[in-house]
Amino acid sequence: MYLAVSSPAPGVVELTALDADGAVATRERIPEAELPVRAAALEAGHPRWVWADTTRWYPALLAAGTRVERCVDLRMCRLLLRNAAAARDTELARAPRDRWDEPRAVAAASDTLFELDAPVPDDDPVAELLFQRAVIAASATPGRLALLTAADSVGALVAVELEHAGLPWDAVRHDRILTELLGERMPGARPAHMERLVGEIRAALDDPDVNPDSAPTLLKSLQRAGLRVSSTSRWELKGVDHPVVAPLLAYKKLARLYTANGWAWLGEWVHGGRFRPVYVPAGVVTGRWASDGGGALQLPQQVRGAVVSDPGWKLVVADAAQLEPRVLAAMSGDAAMARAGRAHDMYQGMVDAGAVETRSQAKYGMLGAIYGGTTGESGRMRPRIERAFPRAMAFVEAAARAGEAGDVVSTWLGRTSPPGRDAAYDETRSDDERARARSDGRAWGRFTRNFVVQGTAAEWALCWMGALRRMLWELGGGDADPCPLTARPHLVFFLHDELIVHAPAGLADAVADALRASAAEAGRILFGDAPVEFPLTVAIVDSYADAK
DNA sequence: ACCGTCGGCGCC
DNA sequence: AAAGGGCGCCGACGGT
Repeated sequence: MYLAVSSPAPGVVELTALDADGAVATRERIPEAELPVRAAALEAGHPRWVWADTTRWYPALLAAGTRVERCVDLRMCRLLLRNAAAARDTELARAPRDRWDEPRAVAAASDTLFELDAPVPDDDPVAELLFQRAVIAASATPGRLALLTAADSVGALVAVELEHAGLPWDAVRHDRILTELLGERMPGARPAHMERLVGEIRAALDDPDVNPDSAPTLLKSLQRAGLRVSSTSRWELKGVDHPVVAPLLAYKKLARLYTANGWAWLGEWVHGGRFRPVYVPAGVVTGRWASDGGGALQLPQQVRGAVVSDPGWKLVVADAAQLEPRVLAAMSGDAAMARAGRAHDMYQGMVDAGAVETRSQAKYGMLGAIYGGTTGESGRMRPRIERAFPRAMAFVEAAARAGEAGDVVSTWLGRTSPPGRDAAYDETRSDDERARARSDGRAWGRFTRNFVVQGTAAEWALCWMGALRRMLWELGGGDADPCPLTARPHLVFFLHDELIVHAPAGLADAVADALRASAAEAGRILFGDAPVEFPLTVAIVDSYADAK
């Protein structure tokens, strides 16, 4: 049932099997070097592995060829339970913070001061597991919190598997893309096309020394040349008629590519035909993933042509269409919005329902509702969205008001927003301070408004991944087949509402079906029979660039 | 030399 | 056209 793993001393692993009631069935200690081999045999019994940190244990198991079906990541679960409003009346709320509340300690590799200290044995994972189970059972929403802890834990498994597999990356194609867009690499200087643009910028500004990478000096130079701008940002420059604008915007575009995903990035992050970024599951307050190195979640369109499947394999790229509006429709129980979502393109569905005239109005209107936009097109659409989808709007408005009042809000499964700052606004004295306090309050309201939708969308994505991961394993032969994870169809990329599976060409169609089936399953897991659909755009391609 | 912050921009 | 949510990363820059 449960199989807890910890390290009571360096090089030693303690394995504790629990039965369904949480009673200890067996306990033994083995050398850590033997764990990968033992794990393969233990996994045959389909235990739920229990460990402090998935990143501490799972990489070595995967490297040895053992894929794990399920786990509890105790530290992730402690964090979300500690913050959860639904667990406010449990023992956890009264318990002082302890080491389970601390972020995972990273190895202090070269720090001799710490090496002199006696190594600290792991805290007992069995006690913490039983504690967390009791907290969930005593909470206001045990079913939802149990689901959320399971979802976060499966996300932790997927993140390690993504890093293990890596995203197939063709360094030669990447180099070709860079050379075509940026020009030849120049030792000690910018690439050729960028250098040429710098020349044009300097000529247009009549300023032979200006460095377009330095915003302050560039701004002064622009103003000296007569441009009425208050920043050097793209959207402000776009509205100005001056010969410097075109080369400067072109330069900015190339400079971004050069510094963020240029040759230096390629050399640092792509090895052996794979891009291996570092994912941080639930690294964002809303429960979204973050990344820590490699910039996996900001991979620009320009370089996606370098993502290429292996010979005989395909990339199956799936994108959830208008995920956040659909999640909002489901959470708020807005039947009219759910009906608009019957269309594969929900925004077109809103046009067809007569809520707005154009697709673009629908899109900006919905984004405004979810983000709290008040100006521009999204602000203008607000009354019409409100009339067409009153329950959805009331739902996000309530979240915004809660934030403004200093209350916390929670996602569908119960992830809870951080507390707002003390709302001692009335005691502030000057008009300026009161105005700033009001503005801060509204900003926090926009945050809580978005939190409930973005966070629930992240939960949907976790359920999608979890269900898909199981289906992919079965497609690859299931437990009966001893072949490792990366010899089967397997996940290679995750981007909030988008997944990429690397699959043998002959299984690509089946993978596409699995992606759709798992999306439907995610909807059922979260929202039961609510009439909200989660359609995908799926493409079977050789290169990521061909997916859209 | 190092560190934190900021402007700017990539992604959703 | 717009400017409202969440991030990470880069170079520049101002502080120590």
